[in-house]
Amino acid sequence: MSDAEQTRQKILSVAADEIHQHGFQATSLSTILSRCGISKGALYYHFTNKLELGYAVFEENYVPLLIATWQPALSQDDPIEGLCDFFTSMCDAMICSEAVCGCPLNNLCEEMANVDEGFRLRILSMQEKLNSLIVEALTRVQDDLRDGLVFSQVAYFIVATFHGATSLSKGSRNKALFQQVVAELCLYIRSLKS
Amino acid sequence: MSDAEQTRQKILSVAADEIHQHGFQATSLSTILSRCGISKGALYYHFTNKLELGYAVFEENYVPLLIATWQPALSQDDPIEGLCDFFTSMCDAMICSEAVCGCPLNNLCEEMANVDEGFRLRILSMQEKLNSLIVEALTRVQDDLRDGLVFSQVAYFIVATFHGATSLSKGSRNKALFQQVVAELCLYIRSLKS
DNA sequence: CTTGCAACAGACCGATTGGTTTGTTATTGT
DNA sequence: ACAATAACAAACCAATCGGTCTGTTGCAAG
Repeated sequence: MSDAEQTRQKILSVAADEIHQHGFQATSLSTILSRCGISKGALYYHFTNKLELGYAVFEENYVPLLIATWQPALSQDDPIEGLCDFFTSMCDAMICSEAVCGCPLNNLCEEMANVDEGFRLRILSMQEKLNSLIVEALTRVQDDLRDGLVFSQVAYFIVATFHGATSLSKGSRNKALFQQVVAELCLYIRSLKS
Repeated sequence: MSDAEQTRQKILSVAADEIHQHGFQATSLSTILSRCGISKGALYYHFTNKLELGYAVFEENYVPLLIATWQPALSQDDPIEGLCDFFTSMCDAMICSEAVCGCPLNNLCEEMANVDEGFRLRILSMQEKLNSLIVEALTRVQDDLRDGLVFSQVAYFIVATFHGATSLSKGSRNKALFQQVVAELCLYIRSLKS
């Protein structure tokens, strides 16, 4: 990797972390610069403005991360149990820099969907992608599931509840609440089986 | 109501709307001032700083609003059906100023829980209050419900899913998604009955 | 009639923001 | 050897932020 590409990646990863912790609008470019140990000239050489940097972080860091996070659970032989294991294990994985920062997708959705159209469309696209991944997994094992299920509806329900659980534990700083919601969510998911 | 109290209430209601639309940090005091048609001196006569204004909005506007929103549904003879009707009707009520702004509680939870301790504690308190309201309603009709239910866990699950649904529709600007999640949520809630 | 305070108005302030411009350095093709 | 360009450094800028300070106005008590 060239030196230039290396600094670009450094900027992206630091920005991704800052945005994850403080949100996009509250993220300061000067903080990113000092954490990277670079100057403003460097940043604006690689990115035209703050918004484009945000888009790049979303597309090049968050999207791959999210897919890499959900995909393995859904690819298991039994995606139902895969999801349950995944949710349960996410409880410990939600810590970033000693603080509960929640899901990057849900955070940006809450903060930026009504603020910037570029973000909204990217978030929407990711939500649909995530939904289709779940629908795909459910369809694959539909013979083991109850009749009459609307897979897309079930998928949105699962994601909504998961995001609601992360939000709840963010506000309370209480992982136990996350675990409770997840426990109930697993009961629901398993009830999908016939 | 005295003139002074009137301007105070005006500030509170405008601030509540601005915070609901743009979040606390992105809300500008000068915007509030111009919308109220008052000066900075007036605002700082009634509130010591922006944070205290935010707290006042939460306690004097959001908390009563939230309770007034949830209470009627839970006070019905059949709180299960009360909740279902409530969720279904909330789909249309979520619009503020032509935009989907979501639940004020969930919004502030996402934005401020990790930023300011004062907000976090107030949010936490409201979440617990909301949870206890639901638990209370479920307990009241527990004879009609399945055995083995953990009411507090169920209550947090319901709130989490509802907030997740609002978040989802915020990002997508698609009320249909909200309706889908709510439809599935109602299926879940009704399945609590024995 | 005047004194005093509640209830503001509005100029002002330092800090910080995202963004621009100019300058510098190392490398690379010619 | 020289010009050009990639890859930055760093000073600079206007705008905006939350917050303070000094006035001013109207009413109310003495």
